[in-house]
Amino acid sequence: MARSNQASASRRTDIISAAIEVFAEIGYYRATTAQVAERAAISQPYVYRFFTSKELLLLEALEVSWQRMLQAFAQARDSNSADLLEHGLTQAYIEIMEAHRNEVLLQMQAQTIREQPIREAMNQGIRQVQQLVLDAFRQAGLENPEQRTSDFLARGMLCNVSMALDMPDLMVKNHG
Amino acid sequence: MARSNQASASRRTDIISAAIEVFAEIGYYRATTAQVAERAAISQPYVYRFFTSKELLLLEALEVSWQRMLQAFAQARDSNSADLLEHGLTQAYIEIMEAHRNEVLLQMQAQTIREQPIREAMNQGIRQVQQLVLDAFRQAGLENPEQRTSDFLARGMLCNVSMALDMPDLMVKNHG
DNA sequence: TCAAATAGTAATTGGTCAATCAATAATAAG
DNA sequence: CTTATTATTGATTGACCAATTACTATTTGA
Repeated sequence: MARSNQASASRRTDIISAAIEVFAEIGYYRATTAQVAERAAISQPYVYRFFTSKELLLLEALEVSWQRMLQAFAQARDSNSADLLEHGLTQAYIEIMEAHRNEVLLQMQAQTIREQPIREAMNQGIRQVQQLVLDAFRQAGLENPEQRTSDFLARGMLCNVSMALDMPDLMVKNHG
Repeated sequence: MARSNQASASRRTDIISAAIEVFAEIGYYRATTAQVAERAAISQPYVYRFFTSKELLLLEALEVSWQRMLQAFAQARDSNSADLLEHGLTQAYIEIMEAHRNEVLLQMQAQTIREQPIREAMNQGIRQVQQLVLDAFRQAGLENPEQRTSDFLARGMLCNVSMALDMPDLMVKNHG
C-alpha cells in the first residue's frame, strides 16, 4: 500500500490509543512496547516506525489527553451561562473521568515522572487548563476567580485520587 | 556480630529510607534494588535478607510514610485550639511536604499502581487520615465537617501536584 | 507487468534486573 | 582460642526489554 496518509495516520492513533490503555493499566515504566503493539494488533518493532522512542510515545499520549480535556472545558465554557459555568465545567470533568479514565490515570502517573520532557508536557497541560478556567470565571464575573480556580483544580485532583483508588467516599455528595 | 537486634533493625530502616528516596526520585518500577542497596551502602542481595520482594519493600516504605503523616496530624490536632485547628493541620502538612517530600512523591506514585496490596495500603492510609481530620473537625465543633474534610484533602492533593511539578502558582496565596 | 515504494514482521542484540545460592568476613560465647 | 552464629558479599541465572537490522509481502503508478 503505497501512498498511505489515511492508513498511516490511523495506525499512528491506534498505537497512541493502545499506549494510553497499556501505560495506564500497567504503568509506564513496567509496560513494554510489545504490550502496546499487541493491543494495537501490530508487531513490536513496527511501533518504532511511528515513534522513535518509548518516551516520545508517552509524550504524544499525554498530548492527546490534554487536548481532549482542554477541548471539553472550552465547550463547557462556551455553552453555559454565567451562573451555570462552574457546574458545567465540573460536569465536563466528570464526563471525561467516565469516558477517558485511562487518560486521567496516565496524567496522574506523569505527575511523578522526573524526566524533563514529561515535566514540561505536564506543566503546559495544567497551565493551559488553569488559564482556561480562570478566564472563564473572570468573564462570567464570578467573585474571587483565582480562589475559585484553585478550588476547582483541587477538587479535580481529589476526584482523580478517588477514582484511581476506587474510594468514592473521598468526594462529598453535594458541593455548592 | 551475633545477637543483633539493634544493628539489624537499623539496617532495616536504613534500607527503607533508601528505598523511599530512590523510588521517589527514579520511580518504583524503574528503580532497581541495586540502586536502593547502593543508597543504603550495602550490597544488592542483602536487601533480600530483610525484604522478600521489591513489592514488600515498597509496602513498608508506604507504611512509614502514612504513619509519619498520621502522627503529624494527630499532634496538630492535640496541640491546637478549635479556632486554630484547621490552620494547624494545614501547617502540619506543609511541614511534611518540606521535610519529607520524597514520602509524598512515593504516595503519589502509589496512587496509580494497580496491584492489590499497594491499593489496600493506600486505601487504608487515606482513610485513616480522612477519619482523623473529620473527627478533629467534629470535636472542634466546626460547621459542615464533612465538607471541610473533603476540601482539606482536596487542597492537599493540589498541593502535592504543585510540589511534584514545581508549579507554586497552582496554590492560591492566602486561604481563609 | 513490473519496478519503486510502502506496510509490515522475524530475528537478533546488547543490556538490565529481581531473585537465588554459595561463599566469606566478623563477632560473640564459652 | 575456637566454634557456632550472624553479617555481608560475589557470582550467577533466567527472564525480559528497547531498539535495530534484515527480511517479506503488498500496493500502486506508469
